[in-house]
Amino acid sequence: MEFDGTRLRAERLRKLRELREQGVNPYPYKYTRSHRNQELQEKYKDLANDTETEDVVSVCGRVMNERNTWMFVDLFDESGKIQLFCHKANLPEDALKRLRLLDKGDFIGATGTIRRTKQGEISVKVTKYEVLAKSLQPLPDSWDGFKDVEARYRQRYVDMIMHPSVRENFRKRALAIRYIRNFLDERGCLEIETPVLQVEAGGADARPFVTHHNALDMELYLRIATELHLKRLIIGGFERVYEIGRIFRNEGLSTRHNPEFTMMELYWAYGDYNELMDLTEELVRGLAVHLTGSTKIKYQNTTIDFGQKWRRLSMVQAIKDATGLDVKAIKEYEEMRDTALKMGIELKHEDSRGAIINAIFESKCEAALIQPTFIIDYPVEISPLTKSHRRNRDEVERFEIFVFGRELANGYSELTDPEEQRTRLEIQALKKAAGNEDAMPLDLDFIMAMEYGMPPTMGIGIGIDRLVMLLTDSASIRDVIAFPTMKPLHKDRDDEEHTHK
RNA sequence: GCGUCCGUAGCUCAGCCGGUAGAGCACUCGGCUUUUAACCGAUUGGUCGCGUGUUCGAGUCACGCCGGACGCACCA
Repeated sequence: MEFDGTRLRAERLRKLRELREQGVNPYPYKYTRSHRNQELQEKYKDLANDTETEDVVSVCGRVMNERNTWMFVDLFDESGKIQLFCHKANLPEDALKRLRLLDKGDFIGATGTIRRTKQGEISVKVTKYEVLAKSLQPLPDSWDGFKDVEARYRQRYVDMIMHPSVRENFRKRALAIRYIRNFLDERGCLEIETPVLQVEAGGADARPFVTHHNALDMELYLRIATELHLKRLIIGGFERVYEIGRIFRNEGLSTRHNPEFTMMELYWAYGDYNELMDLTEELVRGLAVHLTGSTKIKYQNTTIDFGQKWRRLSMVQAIKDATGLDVKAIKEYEEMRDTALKMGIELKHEDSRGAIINAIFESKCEAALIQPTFIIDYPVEISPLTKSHRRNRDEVERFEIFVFGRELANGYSELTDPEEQRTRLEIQALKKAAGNEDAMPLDLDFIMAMEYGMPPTMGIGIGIDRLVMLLTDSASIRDVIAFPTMKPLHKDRDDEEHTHK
């Protein structure tokens, strides 16, 4: 990050100095405006061209453009643009000269009367103005824009200044999260926060981040899911609990993965996965309408319709539809393995029968699931926290939602039998001991909690970032995370500086 | 982690087979004044991501490193 030595910055520092020499505080404390810019655009939208009013207003915001040597100024606040008209007839001599000490990027406040120019631009005919913040850094050229993707992520604030649509994504993200909270709260759910720092990270198949607690002198893990604690709350007597919180998984980065992301997990007593599918469908459909005004959305030039009843399809049936293969007819593990290998699917040595079926599904079916689809009834081996299917012991009552070929949510009838839970987690622990870093640890306290008795419960996790991606037509998860994880620049130098301290 | 591509002025980009680093915009100065990227004129601005090598000579070629985009893998 370059902070000095540039001409453009030196020029702005000179202007800053001159402002101070003239007795102007370039960083004042407060400004009281009468209107937001967009309010004025709406209030005067019917004002005829080349018409003046007596209405006095005060506006403020960031200067983004200037024409005719500061006679016309484009001022942006969060709501939008208003043009300032700074004519010499209306401004005192010193204020007129001082315009030359302004730069694009400065914040100013201005007072004047409303007029509409011949060209139809609603403007404030400025009689006085004040500097609210002098900007020292030059903004990217507004015509060419700010296209360097890396720079846009590293300096997201500049990206937001230059592209109101970037801010719009984060506004929609905030609206989405608020909508989900309202939806759940209206149905008697309670949001309760669970620990981020954990002695063992469970509840999902993922590698955790490790950190260190100094006073206890012990390693702690950042959570990879909220599941096991939210279930303890169900056991504790809450009937409907959820948490919208940050999850951390120590995995690769991609357009669909950020090491920290936001997940909504909900646990609801006395319901099963059938009821949960209905509830989830209602939530997502309502959210789509709330954010976009329609159940039909455009994502990457594909129309996705959340409106009609979503298809529900078992994993076994999905595989049969896509490949003709009936995995249920294959009983022997070796035969299953050979079949998958012949289909060109890469398998790890320790893959179980269920994991192979899932691998076939992922490689042959997922990508084609464009419209919202519930894939239901997963193999038991890959679902250690899910209740066995009421009609089939090889499967569990689990669904995942797929949209645009991507997994959006994962829900199930929760396993509530403590002895079976212990057995399932012991198998996971064996896998972990055998070197599978993604396998779950044996959380004895969780099993103890379940032994006190856990009611039938339905539970779901929804990836908020991916949901917002869909609803904002964002190709990359970085477009819906304000400050995505980036490698630092000059890593070697930074390391050296730290070791010298 | 692997593969492909990318990194040149504040921004957006040229730069051919290796031969004195360029343009537009921005900035500064002057002129003009009811614009819609205002216009006219002049000036200014560079660690060519970093390093090593080849060469009389490297933005350009080779190798290594740093950072990024996309794809694959892992996963949500």
